[in-house]
Order: sequence, then structure tokens, then C-alpha cells
Amino acid sequence: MPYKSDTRPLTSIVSYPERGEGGDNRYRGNCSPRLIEDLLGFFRPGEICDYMCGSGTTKAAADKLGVGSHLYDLHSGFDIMNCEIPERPEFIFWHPPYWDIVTFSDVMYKASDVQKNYGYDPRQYDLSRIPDWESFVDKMNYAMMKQFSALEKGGRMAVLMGDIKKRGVLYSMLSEIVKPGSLENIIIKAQHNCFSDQIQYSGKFIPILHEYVMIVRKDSPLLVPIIMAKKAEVDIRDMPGATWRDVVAAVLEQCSEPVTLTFLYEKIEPHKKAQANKWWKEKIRQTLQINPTYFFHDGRGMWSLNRSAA
DNA sequence: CACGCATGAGGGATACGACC
DNA sequence: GGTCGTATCCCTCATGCGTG
Repeated sequence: MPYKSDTRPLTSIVSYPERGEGGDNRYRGNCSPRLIEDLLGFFRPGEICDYMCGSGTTKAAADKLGVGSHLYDLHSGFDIMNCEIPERPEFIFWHPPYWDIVTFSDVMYKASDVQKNYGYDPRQYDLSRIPDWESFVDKMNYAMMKQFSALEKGGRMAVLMGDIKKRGVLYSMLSEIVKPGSLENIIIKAQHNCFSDQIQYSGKFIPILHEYVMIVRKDSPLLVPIIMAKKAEVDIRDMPGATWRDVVAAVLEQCSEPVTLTFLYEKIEPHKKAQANKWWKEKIRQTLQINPTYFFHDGRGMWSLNRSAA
């Protein structure tokens, strides 16, 4: 009786406290097969492909539901960055590494075995061995687009990924992963019994207890819309939406001592805010006057920021 | 629900006395 | 005389409210 969608309708939040049968729970970083069962139960693809199948969680889920599967991994001769994808998949499940949180090659399995059986050292192609975040994201996005390109029209990719907090910095895979096609769903998946549960955190950050399943669909084969993160910097003095109060406060904020009006003029004059207003000097003076809660008047022509103001 | 009207924030423009 | 401090007026836009 395949596709028993039983009492677990798929929703935008999922939680699998007991991991269920399948896969190897000693293989760190793998997920509950129940997630994949639920995805298969909902989308009902004829087959499922997994190009980073790891310990075989996808196979366990597919077998249980009687769905055909095509499974590959770096540990058994398939390198996503360089090998051709053999199928035109209808459904891809992808559980990429969480950067370098868990190293796979030569840790979860022996590099020498792969060298012996397939003739390459898996460590050189292993995404979990990329030390810097930028190149990791680049490679991830390449692998994402490569898999998406292989999809048949109407096909889907479900990507299970998590954000990472390292030394106070958030590295968000969900933000930075490229999103080709139609972004159909983002599912929050609760994490249970993960390694970080054991760590006593020193305080100032919110422990991450969830990951995401992003589902994208390929609607048109040739022209594919994509959403991708782009880092940029804007100057508040050139920004539509920033008020005069914002601009003046921002300039004063980087000064420890009271500054002259001339200084404020110099800092603001070259920017769009000033260039858009013929009376910009007057506006600056007026702004300082009408916001006594934010701006201190330290004698004629001298101003500073009231840092205690809310 | 469309409308007319009031209100208030933000911004532009101008004027003018005080001060250096 | 030029800069600074202050007041005033007008415009636009968003929001809220009562009325028909």
C-alpha cells in the first residue's frame, strides 16, 4: 500500500522527534526519512533522485513507499561539481553539507577507499571541506543550478538546509542559496537531538533549532527566473526613505565630540539628500533645532548627538 | 464602500533678527 | 556681511474618521 498519506498532512512546519527507520543515524548530518516520505507522499513523483545520498536515507524512504530512486554520492563515484547528471529528474532531494560543520570525506568514510574504487581523492571535491563561506556559497549555487537545469519541465527540487552561527556571525544558507524557477514552498523543520544541543552557550545568541526545506519548481525549460542574494552597500545620505533627521543623526553618530555646522555641511553636501534641496543648509539647521531630544546644542554652531535618547 | 474632510509628518521655501 | 538660530507658510502624502 504505497503512498499512505495517513495522519501526517504536510504543512509548512514539520517536526520528527523520532527519526523513523532508514539511513544510518551514526552518519552525522543525515535527516529523518519521514521528511522524505512526506515529500514523496505529497508530490507523488514517479521517481526520486539524490546526488548527495550519504548513508541512504532517501533510498529508505523511497523503498518504503515503492518509489523508484536514483542515488549517487561522492563516496561512491559521483561528484556533483564535475560529473554529468544521468537523469532528467522529476524530483530531486538535496541535502547538502552545512558548510564545514560536519566533514564527510575521510571522516564519515575513508578517502583511500574511494581512491581505490573510483580513482579520485574525494577530499578535493568535497563541499564540506571548503574553508571560506564565499566560495562555499559559490560552489553550492553552481551545484544548485546544475541540478535544476537537469530537471524536466514541471520538476521539483527539495533542498534541506540550515543556517549556521559561528563566533557570533550568522551564515544563512537560506538567504544565499540561489532560488531558480518558482519558489513554491519554504518549510521549517524542527531539529531534534542535534550535536549543538549539548553545547552550553555563553549567552548572547539564540540557538538555532530548525532547518529549512526549500521547494522550487521548474515551470519553463528555457528561461528560468532566479532569485539570488547580492551584497551591496548604501550610504544613508543617498537613500530614499532616510529623513533629514536620520541623515544628520547618522553623521553625528560617528563623532565623539561636538562638531561645527561647517563639518555637517561638508559631510552632507556631496550627497543626494543635499543635492535634492536648494535650501539644504537651512534644512540641516532646522532639523537640529526641531529635534531637541536627539540633538544637543553645544554653543553657537556646535552640535552633538544625544546618545541617551531612545 | 466611496467620498469628503481633518490631521499630522516630512519636506521645501523664505524671511528675519542675532551674533561673530 | 556672512553665518546661525528661529519662525512661518505652503505642499504632498498617508492615515483616520465620519457621513451618505
